[in-house]
Amino acid sequence: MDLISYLAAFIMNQTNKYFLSENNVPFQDFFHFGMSVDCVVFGYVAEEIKVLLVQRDAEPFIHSWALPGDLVPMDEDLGDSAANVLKKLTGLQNIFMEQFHAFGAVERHPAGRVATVAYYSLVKSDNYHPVASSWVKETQWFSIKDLPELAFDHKRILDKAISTLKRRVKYRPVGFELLPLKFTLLELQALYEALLDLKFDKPNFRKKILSMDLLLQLDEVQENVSHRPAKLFQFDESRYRELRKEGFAFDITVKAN
Amino acid sequence: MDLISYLAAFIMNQTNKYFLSENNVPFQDFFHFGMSVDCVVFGYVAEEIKVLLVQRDAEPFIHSWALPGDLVPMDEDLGDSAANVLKKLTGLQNIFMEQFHAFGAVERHPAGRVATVAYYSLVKSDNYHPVASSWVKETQWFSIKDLPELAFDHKRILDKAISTLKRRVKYRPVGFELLPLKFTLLELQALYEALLDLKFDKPNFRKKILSMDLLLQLDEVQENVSHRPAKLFQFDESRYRELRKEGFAFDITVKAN
DNA sequence: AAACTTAAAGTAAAAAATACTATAAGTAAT
DNA sequence: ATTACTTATAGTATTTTTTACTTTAAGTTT
Repeated sequence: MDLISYLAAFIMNQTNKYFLSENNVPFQDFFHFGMSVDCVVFGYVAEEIKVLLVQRDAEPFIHSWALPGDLVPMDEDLGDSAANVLKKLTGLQNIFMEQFHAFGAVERHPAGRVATVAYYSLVKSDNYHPVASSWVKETQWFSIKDLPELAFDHKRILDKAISTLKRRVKYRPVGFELLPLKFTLLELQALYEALLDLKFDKPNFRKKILSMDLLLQLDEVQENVSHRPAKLFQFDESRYRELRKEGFAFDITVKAN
Repeated sequence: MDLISYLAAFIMNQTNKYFLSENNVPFQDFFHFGMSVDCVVFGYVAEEIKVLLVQRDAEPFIHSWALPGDLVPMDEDLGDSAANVLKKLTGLQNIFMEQFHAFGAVERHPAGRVATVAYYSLVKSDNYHPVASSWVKETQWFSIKDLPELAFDHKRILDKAISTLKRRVKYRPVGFELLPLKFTLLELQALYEALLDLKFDKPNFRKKILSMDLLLQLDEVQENVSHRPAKLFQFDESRYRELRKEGFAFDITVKAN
């Protein structure tokens, strides 16, 4: 055993406050994980579901596309860290993020043992304009049907995010978060068709969604369209919260065409 | 700066392979997390939903009840670790576990920065008989309606597990994993009533579940009951997989009584 | 003014869910 | 053995919801 290893072991043992584990591994030997957070930000542009990716300008995987994410500082809560990282790398803030899975394979990060916790969020993409900063060279929205190679195990993370989204979208009114504040019923239908990869009957979709009593009909109509303009609607968040208390379960399922 | 601190810093820097972060924090300074896994094992005994807890026989929180869980060794995958920990502490093995949430508040563990990934599973409790070992003094099934004080933030973790279970049970046929292999329709109904805190109409529940074509009727009936014995059924796993491919969505919702 | 496009309302038929009632098949008590 | 009792299981009429369409409305473009 060389001097440096010896000293390292000595120092570790000084901080070994509580107990030794089963096989006499010093307690501190469990404390060499890095933690990271990765953010899957979904948007909806031109009738397609998009995801926000960043191009790395640092090793490892320099120049590769990746999910916005980074190591978590030792003094930061996990959820806070997700918001901070997204802001640092892309400038986006005030975005509601929901955790969906942790990934912790031993070899998933080349620089050491890093477990990552992944978050997803849905944004109205015309309200948010990402700008690359920190170690990010560029940001870009990619269609989830046409993705580049991704760094680390980010392909797996993104796949899990997509399947989670597709499952949840059926039973929670999350779709509205992707649309602009004011939308037509046909836009809503097109979004759900893109999300679920299905086609619905127009009159029936319309009837179903209106019967839920979740939409506020505005005194406005579409403009600059070359046909009869459609009425504009808005999602009624407070009404939804009320209905939920009464046991209402959102369900968008209509038989596909 | 004393000698030990100096040497510690020197050693850390030797392992600083890749880069320095934004604010010149050495890379290795991000690598002092501990990771743990915690298991929420649900069972169903005497018409009640139960959870398996262990009594700690080690600091911190010695003598407290807790979820079975422990620190993850540096060379073990997260999912493997959950299975190994459960086996080490309670002897239970070959249990399907599903991750549901990671918890990473800065102060959640008194011995250092520990993020935990929580898993839940549903077991046929008469097939599994937990036995305390390692630092566990005792194991016990507790009704989720009558829980003791729990160590760490395990109350929060368990609450999250319960709400996740109650949500999922409506749309996935997970309930069957709690029942014995062979069960009557009334037992199934009682289970769902316990899970969802509702009462269903017997003939209608029966009709609904049978119309799904997910149950295999056996050539057996109940024994040792002092009334007309009910037929026994079995969940048809392979049939469920087939139906899912065709887009079938399990939904147990029947109007409550 | 006619042709065209999409919006939106309506409607008949089918299917599913609900609220019951009736009957069957066993055990236990008389 | 008969009767009472318990739970299982089948059945059914009514209501509600979903589906597959058709019709009408309201605008734009030629």
